[in-house]
Amino acid sequence: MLTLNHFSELRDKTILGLKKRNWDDDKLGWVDKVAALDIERKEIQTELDNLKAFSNQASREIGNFMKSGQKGEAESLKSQVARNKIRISDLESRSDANKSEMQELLYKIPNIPHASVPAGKGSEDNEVFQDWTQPMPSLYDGALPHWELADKYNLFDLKLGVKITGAGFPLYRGKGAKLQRALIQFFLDQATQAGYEEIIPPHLVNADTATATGQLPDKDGQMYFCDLDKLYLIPTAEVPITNILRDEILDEKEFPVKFCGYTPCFRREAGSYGADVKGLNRVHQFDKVEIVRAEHPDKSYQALNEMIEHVKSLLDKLELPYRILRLCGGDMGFTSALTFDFEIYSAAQKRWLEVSSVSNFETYQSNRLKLRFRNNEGKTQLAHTLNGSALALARIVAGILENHQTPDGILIPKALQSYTGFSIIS
RNA sequence: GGUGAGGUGGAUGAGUGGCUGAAAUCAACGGUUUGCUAAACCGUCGUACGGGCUUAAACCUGUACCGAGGGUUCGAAUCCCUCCCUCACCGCCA
Repeated sequence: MLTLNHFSELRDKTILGLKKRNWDDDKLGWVDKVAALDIERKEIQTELDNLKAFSNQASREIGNFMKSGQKGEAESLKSQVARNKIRISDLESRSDANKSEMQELLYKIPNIPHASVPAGKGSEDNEVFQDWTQPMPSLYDGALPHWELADKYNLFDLKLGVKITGAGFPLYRGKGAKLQRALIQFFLDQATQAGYEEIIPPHLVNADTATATGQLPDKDGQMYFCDLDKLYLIPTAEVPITNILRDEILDEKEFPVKFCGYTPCFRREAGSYGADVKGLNRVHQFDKVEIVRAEHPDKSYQALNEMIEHVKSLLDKLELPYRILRLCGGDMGFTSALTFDFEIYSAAQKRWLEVSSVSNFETYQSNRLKLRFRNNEGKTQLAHTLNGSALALARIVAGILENHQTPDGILIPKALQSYTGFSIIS
């Protein structure tokens, strides 16, 4: 949620930012609508506060009159307060209408892209921020995509997932399961070594939590929902972990706040189709280690760079070819100011697969979270939040299987061997 | 799931209709004292949103908030209703 100064002092910047997200004039009108609502809000509050002040004062006087037995004075004041009350309830309903209209608009307005974000409509306009310059893995004739490798080596079984649950719920088995567990352990160890505190959060969250990180109302329908208990299955560990900080006022000295956590992620992926959903490319349940940070606004872009370096080091250690994209305005997430996507190259599928997304939300998320810190002047100020996948498992598994396959079997990257306990899947 | 007790500021905890945005203690912060530490003493010590003054801050002032929402009343932390949560015991159980 954008702070209100985005609609007054920062109005022009806001308009430019939204244009980068390809907003038309119609929707851009919301910006001035919010500004107008804000002015109205202040007017209503000033008037309402004055009316209430009168009532409060009068009530005190009535008390005094009652004590001193001045019944007549008390009664006449009471009737004044009663008249006042009508005006108050009138204004209050105006105030409620104003608030809900404001909130509805604010929920519909995404974050303002960082200056470096390129303009563009969709994924084809993303900027290659760092390309893969080394040679691509050359596979032998007869190299297979990961879903065929899975059958060959008995690593995961999509049909069993369908039988037990439905499409998009893979079942891992044997060395496939062990590889999965090894990766989780490896990623957590790497994050912990980089100073992130490990968290095991709940996997179901309430509506307040889902709202605070921006999944609701924007992504309602993309989350699995337990109707009986009104709880949502988390689409990412970002949701419960970032909410640790909801309604907190940190001391400036507490920065940087660095959390990491492994969770399964549940996504309905309503509307997805086609080649994207083949094998592990797009599933409803996958495992992910997430890193989350809260930072001083002056340091958040430095933190973003550190997170990028961290993800790079993971992919290097897994010996996977990757590139980094700077997402364009049209492809960026709703709440993000700047996002870098990591894609690994799948040699067998001959395509790039997204495995990580690292973002700075600036104050967009903390405004809804009410995550503040006390600055050196003793004032409360919104913190910046960031998060990134480090890393998302299913597609990493796909990449390892495909890129490291040889006629003799699938070679496990050295860094992972102490976690898997085997060096080849054959 | 049943029964009972309860939810007050960073913590403990007082407060059953107006003098309470909230006692007291502790913690924290600033200061005095001190060779250092400790102790003692003095002071500060919620958040949000308005208004005034101002370049701004400071400052002054108003409103709201005592789990959440609603109600009664001139007036609610205090009374009533609904919901949520916590604790204890019982039941069930991985």
